[in-house]
Amino acid sequence: MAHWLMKSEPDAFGIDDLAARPSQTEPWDGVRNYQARNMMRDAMRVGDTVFFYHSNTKAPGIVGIAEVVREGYPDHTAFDPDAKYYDPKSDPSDPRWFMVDLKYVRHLRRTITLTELKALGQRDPDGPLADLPLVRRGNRLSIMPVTEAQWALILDLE
DNA sequence: GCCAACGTTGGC
DNA sequence: GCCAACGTTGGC
Repeated sequence: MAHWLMKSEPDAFGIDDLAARPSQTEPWDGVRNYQARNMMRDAMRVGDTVFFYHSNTKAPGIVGIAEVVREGYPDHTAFDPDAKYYDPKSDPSDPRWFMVDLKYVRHLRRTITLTELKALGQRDPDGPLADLPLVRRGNRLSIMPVTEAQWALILDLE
């Protein structure tokens, strides 16, 4: 079972929104980045666990845990001219964009902030967190793999 | 709201 | 195929 970290802006869709959904499940649509697309299309498996990260907010950080309940399938919002992330170059017979379904698992007892993760990564340059793309300068990936060691270390911070 | 970093687009 | 221009992300 693999682990991931997925970013979302809480103003648009936060962990509380996921928890409030019917079946506490939501398709992760709107991703229009090839690296992130590839991970959803090719690598994420049912049962994988996900750190839910809040970006573009006062104290960005990991706020909860979700799990993959449906593996990569075409993101149909790309076909809809009225949708926010419509992409005319995505052909329904050869879809360009994919998504997975995520199900809410739980909130963390506290937010593990980006500041904290960065500080730990710097304090221990040989430790697991130093390699987490999230704490690297200029990182813009909205979906990234999390190693077993990173997952365990971060959960221990809770 | 600013702006650094980085991905994408399109002219050539 | 190069690379300048442009758009987006996301921390601060």
